[in-house]
Amino acid sequence: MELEKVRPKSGRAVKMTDIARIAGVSSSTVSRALADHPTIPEATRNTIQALAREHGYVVNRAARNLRQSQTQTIAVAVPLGHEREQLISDPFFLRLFGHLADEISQRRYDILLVREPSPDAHWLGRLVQSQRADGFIIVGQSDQHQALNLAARDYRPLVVFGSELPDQIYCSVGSDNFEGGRLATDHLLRSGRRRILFLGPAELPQIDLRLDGYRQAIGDHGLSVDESFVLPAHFTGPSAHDAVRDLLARGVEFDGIFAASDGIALSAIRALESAGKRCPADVSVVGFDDSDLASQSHPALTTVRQDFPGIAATIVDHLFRRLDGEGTYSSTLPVNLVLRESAPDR
Amino acid sequence: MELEKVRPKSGRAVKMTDIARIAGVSSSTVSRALADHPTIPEATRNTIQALAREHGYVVNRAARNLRQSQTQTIAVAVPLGHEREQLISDPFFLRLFGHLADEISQRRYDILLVREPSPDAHWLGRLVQSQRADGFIIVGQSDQHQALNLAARDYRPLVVFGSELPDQIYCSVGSDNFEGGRLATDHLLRSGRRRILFLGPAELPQIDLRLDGYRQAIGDHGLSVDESFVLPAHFTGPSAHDAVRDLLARGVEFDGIFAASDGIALSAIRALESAGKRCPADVSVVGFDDSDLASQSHPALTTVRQDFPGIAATIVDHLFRRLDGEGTYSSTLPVNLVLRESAPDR
DNA sequence: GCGGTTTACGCAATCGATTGCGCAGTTGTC
DNA sequence: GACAACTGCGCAATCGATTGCGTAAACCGC
Repeated sequence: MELEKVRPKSGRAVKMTDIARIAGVSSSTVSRALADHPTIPEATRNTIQALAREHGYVVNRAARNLRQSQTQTIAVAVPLGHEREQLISDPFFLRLFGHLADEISQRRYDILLVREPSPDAHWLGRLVQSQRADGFIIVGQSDQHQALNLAARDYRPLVVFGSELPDQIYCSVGSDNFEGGRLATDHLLRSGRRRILFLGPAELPQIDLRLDGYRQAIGDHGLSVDESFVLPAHFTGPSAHDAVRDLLARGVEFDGIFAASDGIALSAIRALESAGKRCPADVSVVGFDDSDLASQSHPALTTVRQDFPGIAATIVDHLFRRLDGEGTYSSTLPVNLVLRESAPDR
Repeated sequence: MELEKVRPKSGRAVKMTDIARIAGVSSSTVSRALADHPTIPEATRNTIQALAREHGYVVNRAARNLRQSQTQTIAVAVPLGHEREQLISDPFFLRLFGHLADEISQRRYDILLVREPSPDAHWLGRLVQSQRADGFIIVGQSDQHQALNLAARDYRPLVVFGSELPDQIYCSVGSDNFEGGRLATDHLLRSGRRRILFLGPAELPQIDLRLDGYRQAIGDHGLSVDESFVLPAHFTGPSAHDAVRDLLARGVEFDGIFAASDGIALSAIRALESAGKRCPADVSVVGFDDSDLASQSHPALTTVRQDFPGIAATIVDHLFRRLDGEGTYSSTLPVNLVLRESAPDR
């Protein structure tokens, strides 16, 4: 009964001119009254607002967006460059996305999630041009470095989740991946481990930095890196498990693993256990992220914690500063090592 | 250098009339050429499309949305009725959202995430009227039943994640919560447990159905429900932990717990352990959802698995059928019990 | 070579709200 | 009482693409 007003019998949606007619004013006045424009006296404003509420009138956002060239919407864009699978339901992405969404919606903006299945050099330019959002957050720096640089040349409200890379001109926010890798490896070394594997997709910029930190720590301890201990592994799928299994089958000796994610770490531990090795008795393992799994798994995972809420808050803060016309520099946020059972202190 | 074309020196975005002028045709022709309209001969079409590509032209979506009254966008809306916290970063919601987003983006639609911080009876009507999306998925049936019914009276492309309730006129999709509760409780009873707690927020419709299943199973075994064993607990926070702790402190005896979520189950297990009880030796525990945590926790959680990909696929399928003008009935998807350590078979 | 059909494309209205400018009418000042 | 300033509000242009209708040119058959 109440809703009848929202969609009158005609089936036609109530629009601004309808309210104007009923109120006996022009649509300009209605527009200004609803926007709390000060040139409309309070009495008129209240009357019109009451009328609009009563008739269930809501501003047509498509029309407003067109006229104002802005949308009160922030887009989170995901290029699916090398990952052919469905990236959106990936837990890591979702965790970051959740915090981003919280931050954005607190600022009363809506969130548009856009997935680009076939990114080329111009996908971001196209997206930006389409006027679907006022600002953009890109998750998936990976192989998009050039496309990002291209788009950032003349488009400002754009922030990228990722590492700061040498020749980048866009604004990025991410964890201190180098220090994370260094911390993790240093911890393993200090606890007496000497033959430490690196497991992860080093072709991704953020992961490559973790690998750099791994190398640094090993060097700092006066050791040298055995390149055959640097193993490629994907975040999902069996590659990490298989890599460890194969190594054990070949009789290679090692006593520590630094994995580029908690998921990879858990896969590795499972591979160790099926080969009869114990973690941490025989092999200590350190993960990365401090995902929900890390504290619940068995053994609980020693891991490098990324500050997701902080990262999301920083990304969104930078983005809104850029919307206000400010410039912002890339940020690198600190990480810290969370000690649990899989790589105890000693 | 390439991107110069995307935003010409003037700073003004390329628009359709620009392409039209360059191509020596009218904007109508450009519009139709880009839309692969058959009345435009292939040669002209190709020329115009090439020109558009070369100049980095992209259709302004705000203008198109206004003219066509459609947006190629599905909104996922979250009313934050009783939960004052930030619901979006909640893992349960994100998991469902991820699968929804995968399904929607596969259909080449964008996803708009809208959070309504202060839902009243008309929030959905307002949202629908605002023309920001072509269809709506509502997550958070909880205390919104009346608002949903109100909106569904005359708005069709709307699907709700939740249970089928007695007087509902909207289309909902959800798990068979009743059967889940029955299965979980029946399993505990069959394995010899007799004094079984229910832990969960029974004020939510979906949870209340799980409680009904719990009662049914107990009745089926010829026992009667001890109402003091039905305990309120929230999904987050310490309420589940505290409830179990208090019960143990009062010396109440029990040997089984059916928790309305995996998170609640894990809280309960932690409370048991800090009181010196063992799970499953002293108390068997069954959770709900089969979240990522369930298989990794220690002890691994016996739980009722909800088919998230299936739920998401069904929701989106129903929604698109409704967009095509079809009617759809509410769906209830099967659940199944996953046996792990926290409540073994015997 | 002529009527009729088809082809190719342009004109102008339209979607619905926003906003610069300007006009009445009122108030204020000396 | 004359002129200026201000108040309250409407006119009409505008945002940029889409689309129904119309028309000129090309084409066809006989």
